[in-house]
Amino acid sequence: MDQQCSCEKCELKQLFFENVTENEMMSLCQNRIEKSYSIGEKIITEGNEITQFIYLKSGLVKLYRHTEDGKEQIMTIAKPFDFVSILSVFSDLKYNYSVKALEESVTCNIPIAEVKGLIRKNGRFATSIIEKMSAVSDKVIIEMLEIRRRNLRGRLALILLYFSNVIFKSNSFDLPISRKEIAEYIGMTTENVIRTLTEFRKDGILKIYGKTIEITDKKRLKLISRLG
Amino acid sequence: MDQQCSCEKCELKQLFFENVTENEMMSLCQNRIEKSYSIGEKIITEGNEITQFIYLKSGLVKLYRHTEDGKEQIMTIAKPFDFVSILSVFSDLKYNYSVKALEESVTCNIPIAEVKGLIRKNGRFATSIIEKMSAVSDKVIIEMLEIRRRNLRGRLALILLYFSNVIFKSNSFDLPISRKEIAEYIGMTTENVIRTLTEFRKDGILKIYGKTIEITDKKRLKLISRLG
DNA sequence: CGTTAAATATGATAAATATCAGTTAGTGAT
DNA sequence: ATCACTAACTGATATTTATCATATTTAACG
Repeated sequence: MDQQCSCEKCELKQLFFENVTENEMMSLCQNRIEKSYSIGEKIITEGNEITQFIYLKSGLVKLYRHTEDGKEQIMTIAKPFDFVSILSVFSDLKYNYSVKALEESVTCNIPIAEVKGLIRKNGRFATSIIEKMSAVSDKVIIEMLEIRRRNLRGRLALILLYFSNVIFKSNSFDLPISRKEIAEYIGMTTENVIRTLTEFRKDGILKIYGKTIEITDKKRLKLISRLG
Repeated sequence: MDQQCSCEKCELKQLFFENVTENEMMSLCQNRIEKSYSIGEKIITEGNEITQFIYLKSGLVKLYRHTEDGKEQIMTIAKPFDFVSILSVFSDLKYNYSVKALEESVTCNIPIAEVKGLIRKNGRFATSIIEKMSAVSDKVIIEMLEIRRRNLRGRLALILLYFSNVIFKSNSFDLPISRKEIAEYIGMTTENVIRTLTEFRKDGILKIYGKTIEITDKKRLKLISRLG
């Protein structure tokens, strides 16, 4: 079996398919589909049947859901390696959340039945999936609790630091979401997101050029993010 | 092998150990320890090493964590079958949350290594664990999002309905947590929990006798819990 | 290119919520 | 029973946040 599997070269192989045999790898690889999404495109739609196990190869996405009163609520923002849309995928038949690309994104889709079969067959694979899921849920829950404890300034500081330190690893970056979406993410109104950004600007903590943010006083921003 | 395993009669067997062989069952059963906790006793302490896989056989517990400023934040309240302290248990070495008994509770403790081994060996068991974990994380996350969307009256209504409908299945019940703990759970101050309870009483929605709550106008309480 | 819609922005005001200060009731220990 | 301590409660006030109204800028599109 000299055939080459392109997953071998995939940087996510280590994360998800460690301890998978050659044969299993081939099978996964043959059945997988890679999909590209441009900004704003929907990757997962709430209510749709779960048929694929999807993870993010590159890009940035938001996980969100619709509330009864028609508003959107962002659950978390996911980057590759960090979150891979596995939440509730194994316990439900239909998605209870949607996923949309915030940047050009590439996903890898594997039939969910294939993954479930592999979990049954390969214990080490099962272990790795459990560990990953566990870590992801944890991250989301802690993130929510941390956001909740803070006032508006603290919340906004937190998310700006998240973008700066975790996502973009730079003090200067383009906001991947609108002010409205920030509001939906950290539970405040759009007006107050804008107002608080302006406050930060006036306080000399950051500079704003439309979507571009440059954090000029990170020490102070950290301070604001600390307590209530 | 005529020996009787007491887990055979356990009502949780179906949930966790379906598809487990006789031998595996025996091994699990021999290594397990059942522990009883009285009200207020700690079951899990944040920072401690994770050595046991613990699930709730009976009773009621709270999962909570300590914030840097010394306060407590309740993540969720768990009853048997509903949540079993598996969050992050597989990805971390140490607990990042604590668990305390709100009622007389009984847990079943199995060495975590044993469970991990079984996941590796038995694919159907692995599947069942993944499904359960997935559902639990989902529940907690949705619960948090639902709480967050509401104002204080809505939040309190939500938690009262949760106690009434889900936990105690009665319109009259003893609150298993203090006003302060309710506040820590739904993210408001103790004073406002008390005040809002009083408001509900004055509005004829419920009667209060210390810890005992009797919901007299559930329709209205539901209405309050609906929107922001 | 102009037209429309959406996003960003700002101010005034109302409403919600937290904080502070203090009272009362209950609980456990001795 | 008394003391100490905590939980439950109440009111006044300050602060935070949402709402509403409106202007401006930017993006979207035929």
